Amino acid sequence: MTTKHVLNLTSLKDQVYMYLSDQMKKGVLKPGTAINMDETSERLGVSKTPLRDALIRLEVEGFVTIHPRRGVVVNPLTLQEIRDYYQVIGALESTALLSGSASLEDSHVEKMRRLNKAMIEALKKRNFGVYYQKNLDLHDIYINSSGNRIIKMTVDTLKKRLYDFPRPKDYIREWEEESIKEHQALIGLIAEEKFQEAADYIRDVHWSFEVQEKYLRKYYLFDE
Amino acid sequence: MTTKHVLNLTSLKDQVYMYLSDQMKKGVLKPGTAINMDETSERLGVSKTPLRDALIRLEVEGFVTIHPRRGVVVNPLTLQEIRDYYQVIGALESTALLSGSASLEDSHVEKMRRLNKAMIEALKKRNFGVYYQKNLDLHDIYINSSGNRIIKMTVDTLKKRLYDFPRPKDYIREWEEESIKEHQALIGLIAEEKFQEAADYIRDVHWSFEVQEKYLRKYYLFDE
DNA sequence: TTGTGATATCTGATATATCACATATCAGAA
DNA sequence: TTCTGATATGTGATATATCAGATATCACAA
Repeated sequence: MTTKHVLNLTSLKDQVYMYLSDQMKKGVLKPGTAINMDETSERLGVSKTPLRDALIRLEVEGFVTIHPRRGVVVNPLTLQEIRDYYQVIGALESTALLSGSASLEDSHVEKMRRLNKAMIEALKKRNFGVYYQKNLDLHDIYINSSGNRIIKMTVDTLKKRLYDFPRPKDYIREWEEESIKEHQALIGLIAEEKFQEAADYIRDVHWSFEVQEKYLRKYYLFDE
Repeated sequence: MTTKHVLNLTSLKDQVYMYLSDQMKKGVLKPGTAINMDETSERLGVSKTPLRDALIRLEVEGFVTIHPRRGVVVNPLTLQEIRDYYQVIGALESTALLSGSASLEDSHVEKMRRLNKAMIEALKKRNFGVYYQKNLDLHDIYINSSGNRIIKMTVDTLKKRLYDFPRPKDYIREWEEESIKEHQALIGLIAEEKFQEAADYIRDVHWSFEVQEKYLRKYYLFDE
């Protein structure tokens, strides 16, 4: 969205949805936190209706649980869930790469290189918002090459759950540097049109829970 | 649910959700059909609130589109979507089989054989509800072996979208017989602990859009 | 002291009224 | 005749009031 509309046409439901997502991302709404509908609607200055609408969507997406007549809580993200999410994303991203390999051209490889480079720059400047976005953009290149809209939607939702979970102020530098190296290796394989190896690398290294586990435990604070 | 509760404690929202799902399954609510909230809430004898709650959930799951202030329509299921769904399910089911293979025992194989046999019986009796359910149960055995809850949830939702789409009165007998044969081949591979071959069979045959395309076109009436 | 029933309070669920945007129709001017 | 602005109608979005299940607390009987 590059233009800012004069009138705000975003529905209240969507605005509440975005507000709550943001609060979770910022760690204001932590796992286990109760969301009181009366208080929240009053604080936001809207009725309970768009709040409830937003919460129903957040529930379907896995972010909260609505306990009928008892309360709404923000879901924790367990290590098992992270493990599950990694496995699904790995399977779908590698499938996307393989099925979309015929569509991948030099320009895509070039673009991935530029995005990885932008990630390096962002890391130097400690601009983690940009780092995060370039990371998503890089992956989306080969995801989009498959033309499979369901893969895109599914991994987007899962990544949203992984990344919009309350995150610490700082990324883990070592992990991010490792990620960038992995991107480089992946891009190299794709450039050489070793698509099966690239797909395996996505699944067995980049999105391998076991390979990434030590960082994940640190990042999601499972080491206490 | 084997016991019928004396009091009906299912929320209206959930009852409306199930009602609408059923109407779609039965073909009463066809793709492209408009759902008028005033009329529907009146017909169901409930207010617009639980109806709207149910529709929001159905929208997130892909069944309907809520056009703000304009109307709610039942989404068509395009051939491209079916292709996308097949690819995702194939990828996830094969992943589930591979990652859960260590948990698969003779009792699981035996159970799959019994379920496939029950499918044969159901087909003879033209009892397609049972056929359908046994089919799901059979797949769920190796899906559950992975212990990956997100895989289960994802394929359940996608299958729901595929199977609860308005379906014709009759299945395609030839296709169902072919499916049963494919199950037999798959069970054979699993029994011999050829898990990689089994996973490939799931992805490249049983859930291959290209392999199943002629039946899919017939079933979903894309041949007009 | 413990257990049970009654009552109070909490909180989301639902009903109803009203709003606000989208679209169609009508009337008048050019 | 065509175009434009005003008005009417349609339909989901939102606000507000009330309901109804869940839980906590209190009082009384055993």
